[in-house]
Amino acid sequence: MAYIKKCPDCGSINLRLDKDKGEVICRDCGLVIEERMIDFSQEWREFDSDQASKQKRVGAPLSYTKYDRGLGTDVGQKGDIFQLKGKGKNKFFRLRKWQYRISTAIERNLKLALAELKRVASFLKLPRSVEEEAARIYTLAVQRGLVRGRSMESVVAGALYAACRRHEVPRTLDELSEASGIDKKEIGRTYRFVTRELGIRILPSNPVDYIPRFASALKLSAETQSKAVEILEQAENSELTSGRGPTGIAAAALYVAALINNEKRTQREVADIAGVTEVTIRNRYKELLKKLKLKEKIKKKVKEK
DNA sequence: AAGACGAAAGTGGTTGA
DNA sequence: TCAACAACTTTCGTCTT
Repeated sequence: MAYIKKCPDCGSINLRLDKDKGEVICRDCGLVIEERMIDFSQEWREFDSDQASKQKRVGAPLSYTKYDRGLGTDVGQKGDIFQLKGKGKNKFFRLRKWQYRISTAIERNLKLALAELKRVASFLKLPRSVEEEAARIYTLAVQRGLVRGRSMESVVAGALYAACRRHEVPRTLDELSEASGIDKKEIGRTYRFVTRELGIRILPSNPVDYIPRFASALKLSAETQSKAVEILEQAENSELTSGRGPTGIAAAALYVAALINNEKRTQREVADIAGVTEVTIRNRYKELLKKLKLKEKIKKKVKEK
């Protein structure tokens, strides 16, 4: 798998992927580097729904939200021992002992962590798919020993944050922080760490993704909402969005859209919902007016009133 | 009186030497 | 590892409705 190139124990790059068992094994020292992997990649493309349904793989649903997906590894059954003598036998027992210790430790950790993950996810009303993704990320993190030195909860929060971003249902760090009771900075730190270590690529979040949630929190009409999206698209074309915090831009677009549609909200109201300050909204708002020449439109609306 | 506006100083994170 | 830097926040005074 893409995540592992070298054996962490002996440094060998001579690794073997055992697809049947879902394990990566070092050919030189025999260490099981990664186990219980499942290959999620598709080697085909779907051109229409008909093909898609034919090409779907079927099987019992595998869930990362269960700490043990019914797949486990044991070192050796009785039969193997007869082939070993002396030193080899000792080594064998040692390996089995460690394998047992490691796997039970991991499983105990996962059991706890996934319960916490479920709790936070349901608090935030996150879709099932995001929860799955987060659980998957967390499981990988545990297997790579990334949790060591960090609190379990913060890694859970970080995994959830990453999963949200990947599924384009962004939650702000503040929301995650509130739901999990972990400091915002801490979540950000573990999030960055985990994604870097696991090589997870995350696209910068798109302001548009925030619009529906903010709009409904502000009780704005559907027209205003789509107006805001329209404004955002124009803003993107004018390169107003790069480098800026996505929530600030989303908030400003919403604010302007509300003005145009005579559903005015105060800057403070919008700011509170979006989790930014009025000042930031003002700055973005100013830029929007200047670049997109929306001034006339607003004035016209005001006159009509 | 409340909201909008803008200036100035402060904060936490990223980047490049 | 440190300093420069951009984005954002906080705070506060002034203007507008």
